[in-house]
Amino acid sequence: MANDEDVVDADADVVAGQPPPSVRQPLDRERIVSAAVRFIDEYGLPGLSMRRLGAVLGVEAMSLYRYVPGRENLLDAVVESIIEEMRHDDDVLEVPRDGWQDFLQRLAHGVRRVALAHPKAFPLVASRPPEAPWLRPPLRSLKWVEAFLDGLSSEGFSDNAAVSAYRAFTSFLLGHLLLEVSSLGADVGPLDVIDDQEDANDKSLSPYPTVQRLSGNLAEDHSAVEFEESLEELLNRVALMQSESSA
Amino acid sequence: MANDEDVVDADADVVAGQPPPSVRQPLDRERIVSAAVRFIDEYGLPGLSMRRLGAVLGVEAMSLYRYVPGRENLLDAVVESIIEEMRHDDDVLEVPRDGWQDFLQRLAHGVRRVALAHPKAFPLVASRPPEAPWLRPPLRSLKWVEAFLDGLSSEGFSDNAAVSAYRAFTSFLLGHLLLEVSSLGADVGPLDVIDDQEDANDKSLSPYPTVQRLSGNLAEDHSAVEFEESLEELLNRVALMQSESSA
DNA sequence: ACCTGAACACCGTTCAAGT
DNA sequence: ACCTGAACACCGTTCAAGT
Repeated sequence: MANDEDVVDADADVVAGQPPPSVRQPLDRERIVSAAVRFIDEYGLPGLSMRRLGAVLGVEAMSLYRYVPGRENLLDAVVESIIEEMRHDDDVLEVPRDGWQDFLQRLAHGVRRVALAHPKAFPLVASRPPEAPWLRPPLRSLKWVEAFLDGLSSEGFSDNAAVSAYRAFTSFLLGHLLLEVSSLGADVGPLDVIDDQEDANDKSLSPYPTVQRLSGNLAEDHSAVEFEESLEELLNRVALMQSESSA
Repeated sequence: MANDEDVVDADADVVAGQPPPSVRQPLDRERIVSAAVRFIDEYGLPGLSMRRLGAVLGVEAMSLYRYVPGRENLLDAVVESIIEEMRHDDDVLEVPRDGWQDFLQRLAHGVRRVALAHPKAFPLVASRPPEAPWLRPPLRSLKWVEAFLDGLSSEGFSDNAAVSAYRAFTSFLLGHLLLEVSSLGADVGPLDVIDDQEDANDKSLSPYPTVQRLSGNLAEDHSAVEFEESLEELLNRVALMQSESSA
């Protein structure tokens, strides 16, 4: 029997949902990248393949290679595109206005909003191989690194103080946001089974009495307040860096 | 210091090319997992396939499925195995001896040693989907979470203080170690091309004058001292948590 | 100018069959 | 009891060919 067609149909339905647009604009890099971001947001990173991404755009996979050198490059573009979203966030300043503390507060919250808007894509921001030592995740965009360093410089930070602040700021954001986002069910694909965790947990926890006793506390979500408090702490440390270097 | 070497010396010389060992022991889960760890250490995560891992062990890929349910499960086992290495680190205590500060200091340094021993595998520890909200990376092992919480409890921490300390400790470690390890060239596979970064950087940096001016400072590696200082800061914060909760 | 068919060299995974 | 051959449904990527 000729039953080879069910595969194609099923895929197209699940993944695309939309039929190819009736009028096909020529396809360009930006459209591909933003389709990739939406795909990851919806189906998770493991589900993203060149072939499926092509299908979403109403095109064969091979067409993408005219605009994107390959999958790795596409993922780098996804990372940069996500961070660049902050450009349209009016609460984030490109240059300090009410002091560096306000400037860094806004930047930190902007990155956090981006992370929470793309929980399935954010681990990518964190773990892609770095192109240069000055592009520390999650601030993986020269534009924002420049804004950070220039901003602090203009506020009177010495070179060393600005760089130290940059290091402390990025590792603070990375740790907090990666954990916050991963608790939202980060990396998993769409096809994951719901296992019988009820039984499994109760059983496997008995050798770990303290974890068991504290499991209620551990399950509570305090990420928002913890973020604010840790950010406050960080700004205090940064203030010390500044005064040390000017002393 | 105690990282590789002690695992298996019997056979399985590094990668393929070797004929199957003349006497073939039956293959077991632990041998597979530790071969996977060594493979990632050497060739990077992207290079690891079931087929290649089989080849390393002198066996076809299909044989692995008798001992490991699949690739995902294998990666989880890799993560746990890496963290479990701390059990053989004599500088890490399972229970506080000279106070909780010493206890946490030793634990933090233990995790850092593990991360630096496996720079290519550590991003996996950071970004695998969490199995439970209480298993926060990078402490992805119930044994160590139990040790942490029980240790602080026994030192007089309230439940809430112990859990808060756990949260702060993990996000501190995650941020610092992921960045430290990624600056060692984390995620990349073995086949990567050496691009012409000399030209590329000098050219593309001109729109970013502050980055360019500070590129010298940015390239300096202060990760060790920064780790120590931030850890000290963290312990101060934890001390506050403790005293607040007992007040 | 833009897209595709067909092909290549890989994947993970299953299962009946070999020893 | 342990391993494998063959097969299936996928991958990323190239390139000559179609429109």
